[in-house]
Order: sequence, then C-alpha cells, then structure tokens
Amino acid sequence: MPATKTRDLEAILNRLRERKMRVTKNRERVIGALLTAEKPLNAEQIRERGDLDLVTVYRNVEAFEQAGVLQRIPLENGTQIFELTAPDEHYHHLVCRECHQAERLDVCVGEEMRKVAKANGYSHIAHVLEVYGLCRECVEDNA
Amino acid sequence: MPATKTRDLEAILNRLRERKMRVTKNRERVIGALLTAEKPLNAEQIRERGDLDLVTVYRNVEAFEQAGVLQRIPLENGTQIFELTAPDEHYHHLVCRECHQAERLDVCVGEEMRKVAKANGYSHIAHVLEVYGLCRECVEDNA
DNA sequence: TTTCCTGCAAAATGTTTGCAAGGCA
DNA sequence: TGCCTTGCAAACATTTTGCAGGAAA
Repeated sequence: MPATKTRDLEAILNRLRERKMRVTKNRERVIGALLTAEKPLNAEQIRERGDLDLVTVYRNVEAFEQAGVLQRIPLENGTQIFELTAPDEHYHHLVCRECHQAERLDVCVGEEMRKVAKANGYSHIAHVLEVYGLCRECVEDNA
Repeated sequence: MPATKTRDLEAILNRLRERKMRVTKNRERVIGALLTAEKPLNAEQIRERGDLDLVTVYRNVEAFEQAGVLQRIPLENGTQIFELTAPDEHYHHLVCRECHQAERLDVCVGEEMRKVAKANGYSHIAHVLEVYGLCRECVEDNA
C-alpha cells in the first residue's frame, strides 16, 4: 500500500481507537479494501478484496458508519455500496446503473434540505441525493 | 371513491389504454389503493388494501412505472414505496424514518443534475433525492 | 382466439441474528 | 481477565422468476 494510503489507514484506525473500538485484522482489511479500491464497493466486493466473511463485512460497515468514517450509497435497485469518508463529511455521487461505477459529485443541497425539513416539523434530518446514468463505456458496450 | 378520485382513476386507465396495456380488475385495485391512500405505499400495503397477490403488485408497479404513472421512492433501509404521478412528473419527499409517512417536497434539482452528469459523460440520467427525518409525532412518541 | 395477465410455488438476493469460540486490550 | 469481535449456520425480508391456467381485447 502506498505511503499516503498507509497514513489514511492510520488516521481511520485512530478514529476507531478514540471511539474505544478494537482494531482488528478484519477491520484493517475492510478499510484497506475500500482505500485501495478508490471507489465505493458493495459488501460482496469488500468481502472478496479483503478475504473476509460477508457477515463481518456487514457488521463492520455498520460500525464504521456509526464511527463516522464511512457512508452508505443507495443504488437504484435498493442495494447499497460503501465509501470511506472523513468524519462529518458526506458526498453525493454519479453512479452508472450498468457497471455501478460511482464518482463523487461536487454538489450538496444539505442546508436547503435541512431548512425545508425543519419548516415541516421534522428533526434528525438526513438526505440522499444520487444521480444515476449510463457511463460512456456502458453506452458504447450497449451499442 | 369520491368523484375526483374516480376521474383520476379514469385518467390513469386511459393512459394504460394508450400504451396498449390491459385494464384489469387487479390494476384498478392497485391504482385505487394508491389513490385513496393519498400517500406512498409499499408493496405489502398495496397488497393489503387491494386484496391482491403480492406478485401481482410487484408486476403492476413495474408496469405502471414503465407507463409513467408511478414513481418509486427508495427508503433509507433499502426498501421502496410507490406513488402515483402524472406522466413525466416526478417528486422528491420528506420521509419519516420511524413511521414512513412521506410528503412531497417542492424542490427539484433535475436540471442542475442533468448538466453535471452530462459534463461527466453520462447519459440516460435520473436522480433520487429524498430527505429523511423524524416527524413531529414520532419525536413525541420517542420522548 | 390471440396475447397479455394472474396465481401459486419456488428461488434469488441482500442483509440480519444467535450463539459459541476466539482474540484484542 | 473481560468484553468485543468473529465465524458459521440459519433466519429474514424483499423482490424476481417459471409455468400453467384465466381473462381482456
């Protein structure tokens, strides 16, 4: 793993330690898989890349989400993919509905949504904004 | 069913006829369930209110979506709810993560998303924007 | 009477849970 | 040591598929 990824890994592990979570080989593998992928992965992809039990993957992405170092991205078909994020950051994505490649978008409507939701009497607000399309490669493959 | 709902029902059935889809008792029931509910329902709720087979529900919401008279709303937990829409309309929602009550939001970021996605080489673009929170009633219940 | 729709059963998918054993702190 | 984490099996929830019979046009 390149030096910069090693630093990222350490930063995340420290975050876990702060939260009194144990640093295990499995957890390093989950994080390593996501770091080296450089794109969001689904549970099965994490399992495969990290040589992990699928249950361990699910339990750990859940734990990481709680710890604020990971974000879930819902796909159009109801499944989800996972991505590492700095604590208190969150992103939106442009996702290919064919190959599920996903890239970050540089837009966020968080403040606006929060305002509207509060006006309607809602609290504990979160929002999901994902854009789905066909990436260039998949359009060509289909042609 | 009130007169206005009957008119809505007829409009939707006509849309199906235009698309050479058959108008069956089951289809009327699915639409009727959604019309009288006045809010998005999940597959099981449609089945129950319409006294339908669950498979029939799924096949028909799929068909209705194709016909452009229905929209899917993904929930945070990966399941989906369904809502009737006029052809070529679509809405975003404020959904309670506790009771799953959902109301329409008067915002749409469609044009902006389309632009960004095209700039990234994507086509056939769709987007999902849903805001989740706790509605007033559920906050009180939890307190 | 042709084609589409439906019901039932069964499978597929994605995810969660129970419990005993294992491993970090 | 004590508690958190893991692995395995099994359950679960939601959604999809196959196929034979039924119904709309």
